Amino acid sequence: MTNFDLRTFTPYLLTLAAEASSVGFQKYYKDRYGMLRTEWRVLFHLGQYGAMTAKDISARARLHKTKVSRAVSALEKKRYLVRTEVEEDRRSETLSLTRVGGRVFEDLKNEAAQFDALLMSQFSAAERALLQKCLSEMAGLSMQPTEDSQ
Amino acid sequence: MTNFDLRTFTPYLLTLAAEASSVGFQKYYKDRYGMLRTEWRVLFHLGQYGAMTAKDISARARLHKTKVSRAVSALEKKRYLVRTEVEEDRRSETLSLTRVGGRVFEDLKNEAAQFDALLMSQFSAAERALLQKCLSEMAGLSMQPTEDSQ
DNA sequence: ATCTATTGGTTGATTTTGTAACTAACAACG
DNA sequence: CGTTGTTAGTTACAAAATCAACCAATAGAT
Repeated sequence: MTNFDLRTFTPYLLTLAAEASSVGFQKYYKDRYGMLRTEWRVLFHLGQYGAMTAKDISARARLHKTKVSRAVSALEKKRYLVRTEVEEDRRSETLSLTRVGGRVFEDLKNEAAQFDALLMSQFSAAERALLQKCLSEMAGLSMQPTEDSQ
Repeated sequence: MTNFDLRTFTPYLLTLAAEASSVGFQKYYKDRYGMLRTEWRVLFHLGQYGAMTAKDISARARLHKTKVSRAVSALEKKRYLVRTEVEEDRRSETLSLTRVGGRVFEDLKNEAAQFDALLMSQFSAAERALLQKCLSEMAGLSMQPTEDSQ
């Protein structure tokens, strides 16, 4: 007979908030560039942190390697990124954005920034700071990224 | 040239936090009762707010009607709920939990409460309150639920 | 009434995800 | 060197989510 209210159950609330807040931005990369969520994540990681291997992306973006593999293929087909062989280890390739990919990233980045600003405008600076801190902690971003996520 | 950091992009942060926080609880209803996320949501809504139609669940739980339809079928097959005809409108049926369904709900509810307590134990009461308020607002739970969601 | 539009719900086809098995390259040990 | 164990990444197949089309009941208009 626990005192429990679904509307205060954090994982549920987080899921709803994530879904609600993602819809708007999703429209952008989907309608404008025909991208999937995983593709967007890979693109953003390459755009923000520079060229890296699929494994690196997997660890940083917390995406399973199969998701990364497929997202990379899709982005490659769209000519947003290229693969270059890694000298020391011929199993993996370094992934880097093309000029076009970079432009797409810039566009989406601007969009994201605007979108986020609007989304957070309803909250005070203190609220925003706290929100970010709590979410980062729950997302486990304060810790080392886990190897085989999601 | 926007000043933008992926790690402060709220929809992204929310998604990561939602995923990370859901994994633990998911294991519970999945391993123990072979339920899907949608089934869990439907079960919880019936358990918390009592018998209602699929349409009601769709609106309250913010699940698309096809998801609800399939979740209801699955829960019915597991004998967790039954359908009873609605007098005034023979298109829809009132859904209500069986005794077994009720027991499963109670079990999961307790688990959820414990899980949530543990999850939030890292935050102060003030933080928890603020977090809940902000998330509710972003989830749109302060507004009327939209008709055809997700 | 009858014709049309809408609504509650289900079903089927397509797309996306998840899981496991696989290939090729490397590493470590005898 | 082989032989065995890992690792990076891909691919194939099953599970699930999405989307459109569908059916039957109701509501609304004429």
